[in-house]
Amino acid sequence: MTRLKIKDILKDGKAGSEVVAKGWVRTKRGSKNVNFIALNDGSTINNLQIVVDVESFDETLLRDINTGAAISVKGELVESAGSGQKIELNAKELVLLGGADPDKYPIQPKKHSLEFLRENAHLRFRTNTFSAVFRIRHAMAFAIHKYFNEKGFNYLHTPIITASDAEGAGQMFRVSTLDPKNPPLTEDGQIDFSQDFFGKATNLTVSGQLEGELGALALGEIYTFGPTFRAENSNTTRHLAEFWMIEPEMAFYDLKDNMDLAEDFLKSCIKYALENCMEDLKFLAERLKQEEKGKPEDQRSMDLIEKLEFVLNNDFIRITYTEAIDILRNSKPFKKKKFQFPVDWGTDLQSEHERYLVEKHFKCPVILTDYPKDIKAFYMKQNNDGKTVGAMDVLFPGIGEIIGGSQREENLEKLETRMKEMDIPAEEMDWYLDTRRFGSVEHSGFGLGFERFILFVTGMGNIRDVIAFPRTPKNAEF
RNA sequence: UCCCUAGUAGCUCAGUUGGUUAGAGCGGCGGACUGUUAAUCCGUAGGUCGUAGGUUCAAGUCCUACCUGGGGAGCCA
Repeated sequence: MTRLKIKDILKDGKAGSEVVAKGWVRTKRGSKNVNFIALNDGSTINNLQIVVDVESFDETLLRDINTGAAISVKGELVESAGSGQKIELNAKELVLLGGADPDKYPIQPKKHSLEFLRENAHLRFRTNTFSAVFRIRHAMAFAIHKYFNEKGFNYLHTPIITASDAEGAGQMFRVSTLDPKNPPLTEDGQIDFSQDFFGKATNLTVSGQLEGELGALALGEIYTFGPTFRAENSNTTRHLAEFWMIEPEMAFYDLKDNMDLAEDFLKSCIKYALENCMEDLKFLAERLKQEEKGKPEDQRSMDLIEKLEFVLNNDFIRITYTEAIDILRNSKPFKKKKFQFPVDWGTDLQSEHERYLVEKHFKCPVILTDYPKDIKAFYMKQNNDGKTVGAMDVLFPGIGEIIGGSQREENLEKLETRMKEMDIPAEEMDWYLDTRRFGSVEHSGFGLGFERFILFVTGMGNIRDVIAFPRTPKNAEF
């Protein structure tokens, strides 16, 4: 008899039918005559209740079926006599597939702190919270591919090892096969990377954007979805050294088209989550509610599902950087000198300013556009005012910047001038500049931090809890 | 990297102005119980108090350094 997944048994299982279920024991409880096993196989947040008539089974077998053990159960589905579930499985055959020594198995049938589970990241998938998070993470990855596929975008695999440091997006991880103790040196004492594997210094990518632009200016619309690496010593709940990024790049799109796409894209994924992950979302929403019970009422966040629906059903506010500065300078916290950092045109907005705009002033996702050129990257489209560029950042409540994007400068001369001003070596970027030399067109793109988006959808508070094996400064376990 | 904060049983924590033998709940184990819902009830084992120094008659408690975790900031996605 083939195994059925617990998700399907709970959904379609008919009383009276015989089935085989396999999974991991969450809890076992009961009395002298009857035991109840809550069995979970990861297909759903819900457990299948296994009813075991104690007298029909070997005592030592039942003793070894404890929290964490893997078992196979053959039996008859019956309508449950208890009130917690509609259907349950009366065990006829029980097989212990893999025991779990209760003295050593760290996951107990009780609430664990996220910090403890992070140290046991290899086993935390077996908890309700993390199985829900990772099912949702999967669903969002799928929704992203589905969205772009339906829009006619091509999934482009940009390189993970790269020789360009062009974007200056951050510190890079070096990729080298040279002997770290005794590297070959050039005449002036520098490390001689011409003898390295690739014949030059190489790093892990910080962004696939520049390569993405090459694809877009031939295929029309492309997107990347892959790992990205930043060697910054960032220790926050929103940063990882290794994270996943989605970077669409579109020919013939101006900044407005770019914003329209970003908003529609985010909403489409959120809609997919609401339509396909409701049980997991409900569990996480309830968890969040319990978590926040201790907090004063005004500090509690909106119910997770209400929050997702709110974002889905409301237009994002779109304002320019200059307008945002005006709003901030007229705000209460500014006038009462509550902001820690100054608000002056030309400086980048600080977290406190972004939070004020999103969480206090508009209470809604905000797209900020047209930033001063000096605080943005060289490739952004230069506006006619000579001061700003066609950048756009999407700010989400609780997360901050979730998307950063721009229209790209398509004019070769303007781009070269800007690169000179910003000391970017044009000779190493010749391949990139070719897009502007041959058939250059207006085009745009953006980058979405996948884990930051998953933070938002799951309501989790720490980015280390939405990626399976987080890489952060001083931590590369597992 | 900076600021704040924490590290005591497998987990979550309490441990007063430094003072005798370091406690609880949960989990584990043993037992009881005719259907439980993270069951309940009774019993039981389990701890060089993050590490290294220092102050003191006396340190889980005070001081210093380091390590690790958490929160915030910067950098950004």
